[in-house]
Amino acid sequence: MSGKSKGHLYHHKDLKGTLLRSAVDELRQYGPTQVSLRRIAVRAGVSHAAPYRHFKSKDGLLATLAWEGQSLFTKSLLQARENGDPAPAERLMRLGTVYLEFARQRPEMMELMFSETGTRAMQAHPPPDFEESIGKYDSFGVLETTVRECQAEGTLDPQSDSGALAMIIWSFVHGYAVIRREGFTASMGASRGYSDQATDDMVWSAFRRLMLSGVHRS
Amino acid sequence: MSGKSKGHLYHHKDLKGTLLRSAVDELRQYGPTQVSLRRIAVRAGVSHAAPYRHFKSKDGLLATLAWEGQSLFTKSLLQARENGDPAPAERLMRLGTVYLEFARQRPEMMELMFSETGTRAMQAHPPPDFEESIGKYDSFGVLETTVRECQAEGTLDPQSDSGALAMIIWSFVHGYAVIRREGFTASMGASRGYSDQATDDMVWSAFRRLMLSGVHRS
DNA sequence: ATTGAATGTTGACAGCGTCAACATGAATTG
DNA sequence: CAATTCATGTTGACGCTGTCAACATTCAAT
Repeated sequence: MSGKSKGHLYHHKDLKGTLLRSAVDELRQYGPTQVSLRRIAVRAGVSHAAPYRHFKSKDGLLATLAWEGQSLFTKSLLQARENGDPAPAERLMRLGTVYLEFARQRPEMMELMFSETGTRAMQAHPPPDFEESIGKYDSFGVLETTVRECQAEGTLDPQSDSGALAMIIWSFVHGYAVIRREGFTASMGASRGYSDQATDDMVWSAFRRLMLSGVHRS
Repeated sequence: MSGKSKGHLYHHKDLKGTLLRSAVDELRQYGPTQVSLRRIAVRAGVSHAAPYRHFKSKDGLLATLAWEGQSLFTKSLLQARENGDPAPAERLMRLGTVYLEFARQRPEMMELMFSETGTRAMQAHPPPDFEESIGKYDSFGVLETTVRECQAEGTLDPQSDSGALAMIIWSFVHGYAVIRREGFTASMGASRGYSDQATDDMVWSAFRRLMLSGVHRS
């Protein structure tokens, strides 16, 4: 096989998938705001307008990718939850682990999913099966369920609203991710020497202590 | 005075300021990712290339605006802190109030300052007086100082690292702001009925309880 | 074999950020 | 006061972008 012969220029075998994969590369290289649809097409080896046979627009393509990420993320969370059916507190920890793992292995996906670009695209282009199977994309729901289980067990403060607690965790995790992404330079005192692995551990353990401490109170 | 006569086309009195003000309008209307420099120029009543006499690039203009926001925000925080020299815990509460107020009164500024677009622009174009007066832009530093005071007083857990606690608060606040901005639709269960004033209060008070509860532990 | 739909290409359009060349007006000279 | 210089505006161009219409090619069904 001396180099895959180009063959038929028309009817690329799986252009849709190829385009999505090219988009991932593009995202990794340029980030959500600087993505170029034409470059994605070039990457996939097709002409600049070819994507329009498979996606309604650039935003449509990005939305497809972002929703795919949400689905994958949710699936990972659910999977971690039910593996060996551990205690609620342990489940909660596992969700955190899954988040970190996902962010490490697919940083561009994560960034897209929670970027302004990504969230706007998703709102404008919901997936076709959104109505019938919302659970498939409801990563927050998984967290909230687990929080409720922890409250029942007594690991988390039962007096607090489960939704509120889940939002606090969710907010913290994503807010911290943003901070980390920025390299912590922008506003909050650049040269303080933060922002390495040790800091992550410190912040994370402090947050853990905080969440759990609520139980023993009043 | 029958309509302000256009007068001298050249040598606009304060074009730089006018452009920045136009940029705010543009931001309010289109958001950080969709801002157009040419439209900003049109808004200001000048030709499309005029901004380049006052800013190095589009990013430069946005960076100027974002840094101005940081400075204003930091100033507000400092001001709230020292008004009447209240107890540390009260100071911390006031910082929260200032944040909410700032976000309410200048949403487009806030969004720019913490958007991907804004933070990148800021990193690429630091303000001229950044070296000599970092404190002017160090809003996070204000928070951390206050946290340390609270720890000394016993309002916050003295055993935790002050930087870690500050980051937790910071992360939560900004993460929650992002969630609110999205309308809470994207991934986390759209139709759950959250995301109104009542939710804000609930989440905020739960977070408060959490932070303060750490003190009485162990 | 012919037709029709699916899927690719090409060329065009307006809008974008940016830069070079030019115009104008105000301040600084003699 | 006249000439010059410089800051600051305009105009036109460039290559890039997303998008669409028109055309080409291949596959599937009649």
